[in-house]
Amino acid sequence: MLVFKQKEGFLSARIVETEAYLGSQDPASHAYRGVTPRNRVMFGSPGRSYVYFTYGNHHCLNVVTEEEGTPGAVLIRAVEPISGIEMMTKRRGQDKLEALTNGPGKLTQAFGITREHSGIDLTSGPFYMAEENSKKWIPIRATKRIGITQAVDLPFRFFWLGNKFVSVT
DNA sequence: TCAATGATGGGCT
DNA sequence: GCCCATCATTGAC
Repeated sequence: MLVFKQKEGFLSARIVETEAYLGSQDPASHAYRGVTPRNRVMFGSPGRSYVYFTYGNHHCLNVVTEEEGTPGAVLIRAVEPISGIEMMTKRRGQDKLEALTNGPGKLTQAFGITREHSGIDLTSGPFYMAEENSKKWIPIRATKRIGITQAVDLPFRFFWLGNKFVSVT
């Protein structure tokens, strides 16, 4: 679960689609060519957010995964809204539930996540991730990553097959 | 339903 | 100066 307690309201959502990015072995990764001011949190301690601005319009949220000194992150590609749907709808200018957070740029807009939220420890609040209290396990499928031009064949895109909105292709 | 396209601005070669 | 881990809109079918 992705959770963000804000003064405007309590937001939470189930993470249903992700993509993994490595470091020096992955040409599609921001960390491929070494440390820069933008990507430096990817080289830091795990469990922190890495948020970047792209295409002149959008922010994308990642979680740093590897131990300090080794770059690696997981891009959050889609979530299913649980709480704070009214706030998400307002921010997105979009009232179709399926279109609220079914893309990496959409979910950051719905949650109000920007570069200011990069480098934050996600293991404690108010901006954090938590395990869902669910009894039911539904499998995950891996496919090729999308929206990239390098290393296009690595099967690092992961879907939760119980999701309602994102089609597995 | 799907492919093509313009908007838009920061990051890096 | 070119690239880009995107989105909403447009127009063809």
